[in-house]
Amino acid sequence: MANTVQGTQSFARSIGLLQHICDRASPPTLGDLLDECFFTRPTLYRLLNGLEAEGLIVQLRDKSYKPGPRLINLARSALATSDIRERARDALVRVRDQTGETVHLAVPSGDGLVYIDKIESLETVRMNSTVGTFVPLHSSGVGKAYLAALSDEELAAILDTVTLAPITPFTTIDPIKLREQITQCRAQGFVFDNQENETGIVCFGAAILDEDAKPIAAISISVPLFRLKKDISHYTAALKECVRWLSEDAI
Amino acid sequence: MANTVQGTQSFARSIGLLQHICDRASPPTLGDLLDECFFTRPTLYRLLNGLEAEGLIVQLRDKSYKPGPRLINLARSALATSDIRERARDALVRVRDQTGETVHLAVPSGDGLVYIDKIESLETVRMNSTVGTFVPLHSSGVGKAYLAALSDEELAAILDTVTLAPITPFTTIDPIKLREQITQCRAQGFVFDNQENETGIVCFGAAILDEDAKPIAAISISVPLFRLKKDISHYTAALKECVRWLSEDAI
DNA sequence: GTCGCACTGTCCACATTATGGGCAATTAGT
DNA sequence: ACTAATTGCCCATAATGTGGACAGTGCGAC
Repeated sequence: MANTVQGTQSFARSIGLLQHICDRASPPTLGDLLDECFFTRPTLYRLLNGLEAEGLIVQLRDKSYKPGPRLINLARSALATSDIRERARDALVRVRDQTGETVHLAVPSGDGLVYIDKIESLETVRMNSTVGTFVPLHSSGVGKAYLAALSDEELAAILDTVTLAPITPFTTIDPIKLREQITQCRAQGFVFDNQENETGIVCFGAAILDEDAKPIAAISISVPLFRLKKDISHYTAALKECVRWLSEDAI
Repeated sequence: MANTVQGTQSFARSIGLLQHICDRASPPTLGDLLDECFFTRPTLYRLLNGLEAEGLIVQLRDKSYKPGPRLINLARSALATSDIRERARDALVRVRDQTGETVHLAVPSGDGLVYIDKIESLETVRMNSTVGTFVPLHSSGVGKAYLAALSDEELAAILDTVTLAPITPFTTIDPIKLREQITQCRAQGFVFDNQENETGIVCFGAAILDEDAKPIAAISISVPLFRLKKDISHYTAALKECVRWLSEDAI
């Protein structure tokens, strides 16, 4: 919101509106959007027409709007050109096979991360998350792993701007505690997410670094609490080996 | 291009640029884009900054631009809110099981269609290679099926504006022949795509209609030529049953 | 049937916003 | 270190997006 690039106001408005429509549980109508967004009627109307003309949204019979299929087409390109996804695939499958649990790959996007790949657990009870899901920095294994891999300055800068919204009752909303967790995680080489993003699910996370030791992605192993093994090195060993391997062969 | 909605010029430019970047085989640099698009340097620079600020593109170390992860997040919403995808899933699996071949579901987007689901034998279904692919109207099973389900006026209007680009040596590029094919297809209840979109692959397609008998989606069965059964009713019977079932229970 | 209400869709003068010529800063190559 | 090619950035200009006010449309109540 604050980061206003000069000369792109209307574009930012349109994308903000698109995001809002995508985030809605049910397709909003023009009236809904008038209440929820701070646009005047003609402006909103024009923005919607622009989005619709581009196929980014489609208008349903009842005049409500929902995300359009062109987004799926654009996303395909994004997935296809993600070299980290390609490179990590085999290693992620290996981690899944070693641990038997679901493995996620995420990359930073905005003030959080987006899952760009998922290797499913072979067990019958699984998580119901999907590729494309946005997760906050403070309440997910991949998020905290990403934070822990940043420099102190970068970390401080982000923690100052981000609000720690409670996602579950377990979510860390105290910046001090979060910082403690991150410090601890740096020492042990992985992060632990204790049901902070989804009740009943714990995660182990670690970041993938580029040649400058900057995080470019993060992976996590998600385990249903009831199935969690006592010896967590079962998970963390596989995780650490994976990120070491992927970080080393960074171009 | 032609359909210019008033008051959205800069937005249309930005999306056009984004599409161009997504369509590129390799991430373009600012110089590349200056040659390929008709923007002045400052304009292009500003548009790129706007796209990057929104996370729709990311700038690589060598200053080139590629599609960003936010597109994947937006696409997830598009897939999640696609009721036809949800509704068709079971029926598509049935067709796959009956024929043993890959089944696609596509919806119209711009002057073509986009695959929004794919059922393949013994493959985990996720947002992978072909979901999100754009296919032209004239050179694909789903495209011709969609055309065949339109009224004569709508069909004529579209055939006047669309250029029949040759995708393979088999692609129908003669409007007269295409119209003949469509007429024939209407009579028999399905369309046949003889390697027109991919050499070595033939498709059988049919459209899914809403309560007003207007096409809202199309499905196709893709068969490698070498494996094609002599008795094509093996495919077309399953296909026709599927679309009849899906068209009937339209809300 | 027709009245009233709430909604979607549109016009047009205004000024805010995007535009692009030109130039500075940065990187790559010899 | 010097040149060449690239990226990055002002700022005057006018073209573009903005929003107040109003017209059209569909739907339910009485």
